[in-house]
Amino acid sequence: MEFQAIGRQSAHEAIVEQIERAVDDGRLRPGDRLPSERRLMEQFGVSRPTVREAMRVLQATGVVAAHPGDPRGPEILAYSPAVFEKSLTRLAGVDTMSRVEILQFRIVIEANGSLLAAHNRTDDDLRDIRAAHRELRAAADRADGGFGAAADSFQAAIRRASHNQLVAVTGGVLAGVVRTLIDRRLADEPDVRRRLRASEGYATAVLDAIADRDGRAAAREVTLGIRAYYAGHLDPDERNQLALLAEGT
Amino acid sequence: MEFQAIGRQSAHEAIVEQIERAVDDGRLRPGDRLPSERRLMEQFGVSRPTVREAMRVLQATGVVAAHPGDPRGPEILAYSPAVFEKSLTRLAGVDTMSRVEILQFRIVIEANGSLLAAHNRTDDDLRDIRAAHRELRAAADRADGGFGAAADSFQAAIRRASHNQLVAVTGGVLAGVVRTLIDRRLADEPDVRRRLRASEGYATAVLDAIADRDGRAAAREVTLGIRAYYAGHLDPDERNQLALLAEGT
DNA sequence: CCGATTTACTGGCCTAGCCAGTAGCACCTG
DNA sequence: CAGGTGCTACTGGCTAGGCCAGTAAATCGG
Repeated sequence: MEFQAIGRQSAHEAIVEQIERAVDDGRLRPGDRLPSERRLMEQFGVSRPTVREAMRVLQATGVVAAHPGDPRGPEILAYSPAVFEKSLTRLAGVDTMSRVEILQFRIVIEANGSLLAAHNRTDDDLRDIRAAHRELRAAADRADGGFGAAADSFQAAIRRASHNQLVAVTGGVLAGVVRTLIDRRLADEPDVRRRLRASEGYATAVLDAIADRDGRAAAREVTLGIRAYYAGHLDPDERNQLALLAEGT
Repeated sequence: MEFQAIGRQSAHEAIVEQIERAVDDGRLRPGDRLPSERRLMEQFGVSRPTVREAMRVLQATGVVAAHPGDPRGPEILAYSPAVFEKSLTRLAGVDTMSRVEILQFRIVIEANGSLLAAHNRTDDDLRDIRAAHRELRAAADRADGGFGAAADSFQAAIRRASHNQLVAVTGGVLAGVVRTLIDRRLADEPDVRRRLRASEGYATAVLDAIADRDGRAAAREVTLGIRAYYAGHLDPDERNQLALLAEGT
């Protein structure tokens, strides 16, 4: 005979669960408004601090937003990757997590995103990618601080063109993670200029591959580009770990 | 002249931020205890409901746990993927998200996880994978409901062997997402038995590839296995989208 | 020395309020 | 009649003070 632990549930958790369930079921849709706190306390039969605690966790998880003063009450939010981003950032920041693991993951996502983009891109997508690429070249010529931002929006345009939202969002979040957890800690190198030029070269190759709908080439160039970018900061073992992923391309 | 919106911060948010920062900086480590609510309200100069609201969001984000009655106070938690899991599940549940996008993402993660596993596995890892594979075969022979669970732990063993925590955790979460968002909605087919046998075949091929340290083959068999498993439920366009990822393997 | 009892404290919850701020209405004015 | 303006009734944010069931650890009795 097996018993299972009963999940004692506090009052605010019960409220959170009911509202989350209503959102998941579609009974509450983005833009809809919840009753005010005072009305909710009547409906749930609890005190105001308790419904406020429930609202706090719903706010923290990005489900609702409070609008002080607005008689229409709290708003049901559309999905936003903010919470996903934060939790992935936290996961990547676990102290047993190595740089290589993060970079490997990034390569996997971006390479396959580019592969999909090469096949799924529309002409509009290609136009956007081209525009971002022009920006990138201009930034590389100026050699000011704008290159990072230009590279970001170039990569973002490609991710969008993959027409896979999971890949696109995860890639975007990862770009942010890499920026805060890795790039920021890299010592500035003297030959920034050369690295910029190299990055621009890979970007151009990726663009061409996507234009030609050559997924394999796109994935390869992305992989090589990322590896080259960080190669100077990695020891041989780490470089080798990144090289593994190139297998079969 | 440009002004930017000031980020008004409520009292409880300020508390959350201070504690989160302390955790991120390592000044607060897992297992450490926070002062009790009453003491915190003195330290922060706010009322108890306010510190309680802060605790609620820290609990919701998996940073701390409350221990009613314990004089040592709330506990700082070690990282757990629970929040990540929930947010990824929510992302995958967005109503513009198609089955194909989820399956594509899953293939990307699992295939590359297997590729890494083929190279990074230790002998212990291989032993674990072999044990899980034996379970899988036994379950396939019995043809009872246990096959799904056995397949899960086989895949989990492989993910662990990748020695990439990001890949392992994300893959695990995705397996759960696929289970709840896709598998559950598939009509039970009459030829379950045949599908089981086919899955077992791919699993065996993956195992052999990992044993041989043949990353490319491991990735290929995983990809084929997942595609075969869902092929019967997909239309040609969808099948084609999954086939894209096989390019270059 | 060990087990039972006490004690001091924990977090969970409640009632009863004050406050700054907003949305939308009724109201004026041009 | 159109458009700006002030008012009002509400919103959420926060405070104060208190009760309760429960727990960890110290204290006490054997």
